[in-house]
Amino acid sequence: MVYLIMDINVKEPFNRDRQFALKRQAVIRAAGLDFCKRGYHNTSMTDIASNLGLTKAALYYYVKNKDEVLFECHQQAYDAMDILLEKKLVGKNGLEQLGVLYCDFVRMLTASGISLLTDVNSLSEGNKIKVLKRRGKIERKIIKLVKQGQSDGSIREGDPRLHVFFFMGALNWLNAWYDNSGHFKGEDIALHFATQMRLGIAAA
Amino acid sequence: MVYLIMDINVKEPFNRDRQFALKRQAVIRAAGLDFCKRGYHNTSMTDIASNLGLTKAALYYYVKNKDEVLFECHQQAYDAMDILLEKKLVGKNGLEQLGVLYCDFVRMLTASGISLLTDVNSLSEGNKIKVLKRRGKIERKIIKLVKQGQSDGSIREGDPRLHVFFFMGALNWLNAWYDNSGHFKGEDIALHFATQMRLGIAAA
DNA sequence: TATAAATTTAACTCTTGAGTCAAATTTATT
DNA sequence: AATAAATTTGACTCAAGAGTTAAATTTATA
Repeated sequence: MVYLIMDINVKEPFNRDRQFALKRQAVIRAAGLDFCKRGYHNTSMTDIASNLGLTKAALYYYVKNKDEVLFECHQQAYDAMDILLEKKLVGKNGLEQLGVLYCDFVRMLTASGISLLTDVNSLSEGNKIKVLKRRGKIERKIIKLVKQGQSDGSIREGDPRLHVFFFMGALNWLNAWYDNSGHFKGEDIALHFATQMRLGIAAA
Repeated sequence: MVYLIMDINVKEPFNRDRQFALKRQAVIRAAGLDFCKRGYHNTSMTDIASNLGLTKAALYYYVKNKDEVLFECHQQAYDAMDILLEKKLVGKNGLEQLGVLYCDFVRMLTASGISLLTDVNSLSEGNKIKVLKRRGKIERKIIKLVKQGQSDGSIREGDPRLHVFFFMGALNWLNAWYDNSGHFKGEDIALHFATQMRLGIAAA
């Protein structure tokens, strides 16, 4: 059972399309949590619906098919990451920028209910390509940051891609074990992980 | 298409049971690679069989069902990890021991054809419990090593579990992107990752 | 060459879950 | 109160893939 946050407390006049879009996003976020917890193929559309307190038919009122749901889950995550990537930090070296970014990533993943799904192979061919392209774009931006840090002397030498693959693994693995109601608080993980990430690549 | 290494070059007299067991292990390792590449649910038993140059019927000559295959994949990985965990390194501090272990883990995963699968939720309830228990045992041993390092002053303070979750993420993520015939050589990754892991938790 | 093991062929059963649909009903907006 | 949107009900189709089987055939061992 998931409670959806809707237009409550919003002064503006009702906008049906907006209302619809909001609920749709909420539906997809909830589905993302299900996929994360049990896996895409172990979660039926009926499961998703009933976790939302809905019927399968009602679920299909918001989405075209299951593939679209998985695709939109990925989009949500990458949208959120893109926003964090845009934050320009002037006067900071590569390592510092990366540290802030990484911390923000963990905060976002633990707080927003957005999941960073790894099951790309379950997507239809077309959507898979789109998702991999987008992931690649983000990855390249992060690699660029690492290179920048190597130029300004804040990050030690070594293949920048391997630097990145290493700490992005921690991020992907996070979704597998992190539990909202568990022992670890999101903010603590964010600080801890950012530190460990920084120390792993910092110049001597 | 996967080529199986069998009893070739073995002098000892033929042992049918042994031969059978060897092929069975090879079959499971190959299935593990398939699961890793395309995901458990996106790989049919027919796929596995035909990648081995076999028929579905022949595959079922070696395994009981698909659940057993996935379970045995996990077992293979944990068997290999257990062996590496047994290696006793006298005269080394916690950090050094962990560094060697981690390096060995990466070597094993890139060289042996054994995959560290993450799809635990697709297992039957009984096998899932067994796998999680075993994973927990291994995790606890690694956490113990970290604590030891904190006691002997080689590893910095901080929640040992978070220390471990971080760098074990890199290990799990490895299987998602590593490609035998790709640009990165297993040994290079092993050295790089072990260094990054060590620096992330080393005492100042 | 005799024998047992390994594998093929090809057809079959069963279950699960995605996706559809139309008519009825409830809920919210104006 | 009138209207349109949101949701339910319940039954339905369809495809994919797991797992089975028995008889025939190939392959290796001794």
